[in-house]
Amino acid sequence: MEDFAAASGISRPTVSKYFNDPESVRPSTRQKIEEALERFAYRPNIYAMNQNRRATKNIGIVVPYLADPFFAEIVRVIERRCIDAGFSPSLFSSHGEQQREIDILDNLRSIKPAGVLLAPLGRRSDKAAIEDFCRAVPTVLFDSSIEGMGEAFVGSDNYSFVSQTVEYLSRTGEPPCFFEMQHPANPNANKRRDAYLSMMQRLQLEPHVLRIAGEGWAFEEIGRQGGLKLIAEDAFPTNTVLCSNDRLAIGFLAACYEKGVRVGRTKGCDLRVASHDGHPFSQFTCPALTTSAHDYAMVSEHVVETLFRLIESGGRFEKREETLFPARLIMRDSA
Amino acid sequence: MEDFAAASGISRPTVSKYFNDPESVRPSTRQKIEEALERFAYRPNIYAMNQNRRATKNIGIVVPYLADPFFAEIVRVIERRCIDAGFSPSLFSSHGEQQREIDILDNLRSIKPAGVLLAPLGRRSDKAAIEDFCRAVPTVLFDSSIEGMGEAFVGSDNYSFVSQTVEYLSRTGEPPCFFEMQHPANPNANKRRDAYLSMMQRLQLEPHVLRIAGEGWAFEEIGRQGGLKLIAEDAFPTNTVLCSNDRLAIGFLAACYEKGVRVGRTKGCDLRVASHDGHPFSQFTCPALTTSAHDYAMVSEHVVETLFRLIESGGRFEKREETLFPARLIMRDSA
DNA sequence: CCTTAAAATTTACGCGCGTAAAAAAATAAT
DNA sequence: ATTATTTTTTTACGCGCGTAAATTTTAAGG
Repeated sequence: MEDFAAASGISRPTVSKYFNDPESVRPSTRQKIEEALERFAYRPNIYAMNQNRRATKNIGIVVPYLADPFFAEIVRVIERRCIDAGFSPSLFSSHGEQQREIDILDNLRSIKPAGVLLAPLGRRSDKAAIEDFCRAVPTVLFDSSIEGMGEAFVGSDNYSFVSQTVEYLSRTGEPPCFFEMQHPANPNANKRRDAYLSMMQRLQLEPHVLRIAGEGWAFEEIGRQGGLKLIAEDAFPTNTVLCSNDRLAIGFLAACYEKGVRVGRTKGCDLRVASHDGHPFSQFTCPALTTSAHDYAMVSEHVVETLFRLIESGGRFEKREETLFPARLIMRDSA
Repeated sequence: MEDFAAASGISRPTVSKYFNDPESVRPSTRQKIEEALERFAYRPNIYAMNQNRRATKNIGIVVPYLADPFFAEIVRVIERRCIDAGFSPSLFSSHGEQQREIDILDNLRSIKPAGVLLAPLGRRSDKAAIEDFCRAVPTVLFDSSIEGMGEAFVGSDNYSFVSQTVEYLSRTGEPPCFFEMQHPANPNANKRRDAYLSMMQRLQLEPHVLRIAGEGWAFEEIGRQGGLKLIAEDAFPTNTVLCSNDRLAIGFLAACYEKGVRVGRTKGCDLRVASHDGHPFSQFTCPALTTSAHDYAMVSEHVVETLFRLIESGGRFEKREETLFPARLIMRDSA
C-alpha cells in the first residue's frame, strides 16, 4: 500500500481511507487513486485490513454437511446476499464431526467476524464450545436450534411440516406411518417424530413409527436399505409412508422401484410416500415427491436480515429471537 | 500470545515455535505450555500467523458451483485430505459467475495460500485473470482444464467416459444418440460430444446429437424440459439415449417417468438411458442410472498429492503436468 | 567436574494494514 | 482578501504474530 500510495501521489492513510469507503475522499483524490489502480492492479490484503479494524466485514457461515444439497442450496442463497451487502462470507462444513465444528469455530474467532451464521451439528455438537463461541461472537443459529444459544434462531417450524403432511395424507387416504432413522443426527428429526405422534393423537389415529438402522449422513442409502428391509418383511401397517426427510424418501423410493412397489396416489398404486424438506431433487424423483417444503427464500432472507440487524445492534439483542417459518405443502405424484 | 506466554512461564518466541510444531520444543516446555493451554484456552490467530510466514498452511479450494453434488462431494474429500495433512483449506464457490471467480482469486492472494486447487468456470472464466493468478500462486487445476494454465491439471478423461458408454450401449443394443445442452457451461461437455462423434465414427455408426435449449446450472430441470419436448415430438432416432452428464439424465428420467416412458434394458422397456459422471445420486434414480463414473477417490487423491508435491517443489514444476483418470462404467438398470 | 551440543530466551524487527492526533493544505463562505 | 471549514498529510503507534541473531540456560557425554 505504501508503494501504491507513492505511485498514485497520495498518502497511505488516505488510500486506506479510500478502500474503506471510496466516497469518503475528495473526488479529485479518488480519481487519482482509481487511475493508479488501473495501472498497478493493487489490492489491499483483506486479512491485514481486518486485523486492526473495529468492525470487520467478515461473515462466517458454518453448516454441518455441505455435500447435502439442502445445505448447499441454502448456503448458496445466503452467500449471495452477504456478498451483495458488501460482506465477505467464509464458508465451512463441519463434515458431521464434532471436533471439526470446534476447530472451525476456533478459527473463526481469529478472523474477527462481524457475525456468524451457524447451523450446528445438533446432537453431536459440543454444547459448551458453542455456548462459549456465541458469547464471544455475534451468532445467529439456523436450521437446528440449541436451547438458548446464539442471539437468535431462524428455522422452519417442524410442527408445521408434519401437521400439513399428516393432515393431507390422512384426509385423502389411509393415515401415514412414520419412517425415520433410529439415531437421527439432527434434532429436527426428533421434533418431527413428536409432531407426528401428537398430530396422530389429535386426529384420533393410531401412530406407527418405522425405525430403521443407520447412522451418519448417507441418508439416501440408509433409506434405501431400510425400504428394502421393510418391503421384504411387508412391514407397512398402512399403505402410506411419511418419511422424516426427503433424502430418506429418495432412498426409499429407489427401494420401491427396485422391488416393483408402485408408488403414487392413483389407482393401481401400492404405496403413497410423502416427506419433508423440499429437497432440490425432490421434484425429480420417480414419482415426483410430495413434500412439505422449507421456505428457502424466506428462511435465508430472514437469517441474513437478522444477522445484519444483530451486527448493527452491536452484536447483542436484548432478548433472544426465535423465528420459525411454516412449511409449504407441495403436492406431487407420490402421495 | 504475550500474556499467554507469561502465564505459562515461557517466552513468546518459544510459544510461537510450539504452535508451529509442538515437537520442536523440549518435552518439559511442551508440557508447561499445554497445561497453560487448558487453563486459558488460548488460540493463536491463524491469519496473523500467516501474515509473516514464509510458507503458510493455507490452501484455497475454488469450485464453480457448490450446490452441484458432484462438486460438493469432491470438495468434501479434498477438504478432508488437506485437513489431515495439516493444512487449512478455505472453500469458495464462484456461483457460476465470472466476476465472482475473479473476486475470489483476488481475495485468495491476500491469504498467501501455499497452494490453490481451482476448478475454473470454464467457458465463462476470464482467461487473463486466471493466467495472472496462476503466475502468482501455485495452482493445480481440476475438473476442467484451461490450456496451459496452472502448474498441473488433474481430471477425468472424457474420451474414456464416452468410449465406454458408447461401446457398451452399441454392443448390447441399438446405438446411442447423444443428449446435451445447447450451451454447456463446462468445456468437458464439448469434449464429450466430440468423443461421442469420433467413437460413433470408429464403430461405423451414424451419430445423432439431440441438443436442448437451456443455460445455467439447473441441469436437472433443463434435462426434464428437454426430455418432455423430445418425448412429445417422439424425436428419438434410436431407443438408446446417452446423456452428457448425470444431472441432465436425472431430469430426463423424471420426464420419462412422468410420460410413462419405460426406461431400462429389460423386455418391455421403451428406452435405455445412460450417462456420465457417477453423480452421488445416480444410484437412487428410477431406474438406477447406468453411468460412466469419475474415480472420485483417485482424482481427489491425486489432486491433493499433486498440490502437496507442487508446494514442496517451491511452487513450480519444470513442466506442466496433466493427469487424466479413466472412467469406470457402472452398469445399473437404466441401460 | 568440565565440555559440547541442543534448546530456550532475549532482543529486535517486520508483515500489511487501521487509526488517532496534530499539522498543513485546499476549498468554501464571508 | 480574510476567515472558517473540510480534506489531506504527517507522524506515530498498534494489531498478533513470525523470525533471525545473539545470548543464556539446560541436558547429555565423557
